[in-house]
Amino acid sequence: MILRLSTAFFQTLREAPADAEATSHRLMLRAGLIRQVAGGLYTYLPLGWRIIQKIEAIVREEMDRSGAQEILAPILQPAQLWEETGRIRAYGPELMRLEDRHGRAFVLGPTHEELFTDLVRGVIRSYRQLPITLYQIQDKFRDERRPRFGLLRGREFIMKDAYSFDCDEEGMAASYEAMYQAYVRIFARLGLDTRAVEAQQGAIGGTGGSHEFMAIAPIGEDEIVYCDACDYAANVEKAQGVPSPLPAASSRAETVGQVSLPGVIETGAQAEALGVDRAYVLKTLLYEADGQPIAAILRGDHTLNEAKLAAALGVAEVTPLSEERVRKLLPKATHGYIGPLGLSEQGVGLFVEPDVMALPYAICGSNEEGFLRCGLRPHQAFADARILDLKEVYAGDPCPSCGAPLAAAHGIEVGQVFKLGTKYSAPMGAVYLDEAGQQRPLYMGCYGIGVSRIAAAVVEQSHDEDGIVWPMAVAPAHVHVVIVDMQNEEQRVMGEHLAETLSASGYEVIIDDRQEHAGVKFKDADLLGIPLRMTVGRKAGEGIVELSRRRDRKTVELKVEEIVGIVARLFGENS
RNA sequence: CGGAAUGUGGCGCAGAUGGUAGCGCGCACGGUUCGGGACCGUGAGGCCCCGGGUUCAAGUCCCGGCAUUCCGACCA
Repeated sequence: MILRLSTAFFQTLREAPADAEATSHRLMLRAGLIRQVAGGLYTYLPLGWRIIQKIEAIVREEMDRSGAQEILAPILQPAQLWEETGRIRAYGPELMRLEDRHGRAFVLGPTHEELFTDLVRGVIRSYRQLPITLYQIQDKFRDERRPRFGLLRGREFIMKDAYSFDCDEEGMAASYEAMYQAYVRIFARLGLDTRAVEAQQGAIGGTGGSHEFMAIAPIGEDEIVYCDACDYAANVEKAQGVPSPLPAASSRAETVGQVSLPGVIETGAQAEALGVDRAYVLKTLLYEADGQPIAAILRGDHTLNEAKLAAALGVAEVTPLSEERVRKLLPKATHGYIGPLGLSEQGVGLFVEPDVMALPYAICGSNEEGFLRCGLRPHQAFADARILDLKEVYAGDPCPSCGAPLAAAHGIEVGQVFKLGTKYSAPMGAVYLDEAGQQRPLYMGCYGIGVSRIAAAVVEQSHDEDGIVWPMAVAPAHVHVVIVDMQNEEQRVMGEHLAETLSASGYEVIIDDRQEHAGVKFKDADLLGIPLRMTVGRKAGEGIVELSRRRDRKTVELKVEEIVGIVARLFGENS
């Protein structure tokens, strides 16, 4: 393959558009790989599309190797399928909905569990046909509340999604393991620094367990904690809290009664004013889950993790209770003085963090402006409440599996695998007959990889001040031949010859045959980040070209005849 | 969804008190250059986001939309 820049649909930008913030977004725009169409929507230009295809090829190879079979389903799906599982409501506002001319409801698939389950239930009859794993690589739609960071969070994006179907839990676990291993191979081949972490099941659901594959990068929107002493690693949305030590209390917290503390709203300030440890001042957070008011109760020194609360309740998300509803519920309370007492009588579900139950007594809001209540006995007050691990886990907290301090990092979620169990097969009636002739629901798993996001994640992990540094595996080409002076016949001929030779040997070549100054060509080459650059310049007459490696700028002069051998060697090193 | 900022040639920006739009880069043509974003000259290119309004006159002031971006959406 030879791509000529003189005729390519290709343009670099000297300056990135002012509203591009993320490094990968800026560099991909500047390098002429993508163009924005609207918020969260991008067109992949020829070189950008090559990158996507490289990623897809690796994903496809490893999927096929694992035994999965590729299909292609429609993006547009009848909403009715989503009614069957109830996800039409549960998925929330991120689901793109639309109607056809007859007023029939459709959705643009953000994921395809229903579609694939529907497909398989129409085909699979017997355990003899199982197990089976199907996948596709296709556009997905999510009506993001805030698309951002270029390809990292778009409204339309490319995803590989796979679904496994097994007879039972053990089969499902084996399919899951096979996919997990395929993912490990995929991210290794892509050259991404990735870490698998325990994850929340979220809107996809299921109960069997889930792992996310996180590309480590500061811009990552997910926070993970991991243990260097053992192999524990989890998204903070999932990270298990361990009991915190009990700080020394004061009699102030123990003595039953009201205390007036007007204008002190925050638990830290309240604790200080009362001379007690902050742990003893409870925070009562009012939320709404599926329209129902609920209260989360934590120690003052702890932070609520909303994702844990939502997961425990089995809803997609929880939102803070609106001010109007709070006023209706607790007319006399204001900001800072909300407490748990009397809430359950009003139908508010109470969810209490275990560390709260460990407190012998505590201080909480009185539900009346300006007053706190002291001497609350959690084990009595919350006798009927649900006890839930709700607190945020931070770097330095003890590892739940070995106790060593946890480390934290930001990650870009590039893949996730789920054990779904019968979450979709049961409501949708996807069943098979076992050896005994018994009808049983299929056990499913689902497995996603964010193909377009990976391109951006690679750039986030691999760039310098001059531009992108593509790993060989996903680079839009292997070698970038720069003809320094197009007026010079010798250089032109040699450049063309080189490109032909390399291409004939199976390498993908970009040749810069534009009528541009050397400086422009070098700058563009750096920006574009092809792993190997071959410069045909003033020594062309002596049969010498210059080979330089983008990654470390290491440069050597070579005789033309040596080129193919050297490239082969460097290619083997996965430059 | 809440808050904020910004919308002026392809990109980056400037356009005090309202007076009919400019700079740099890019683009086209000519010439000189030719190994790290060259130089000189000439030129093309703008519904100033959209819709109302005020005014003799609106890029500029007022109202309403739309779009893009950023921050937030744990201390109730």
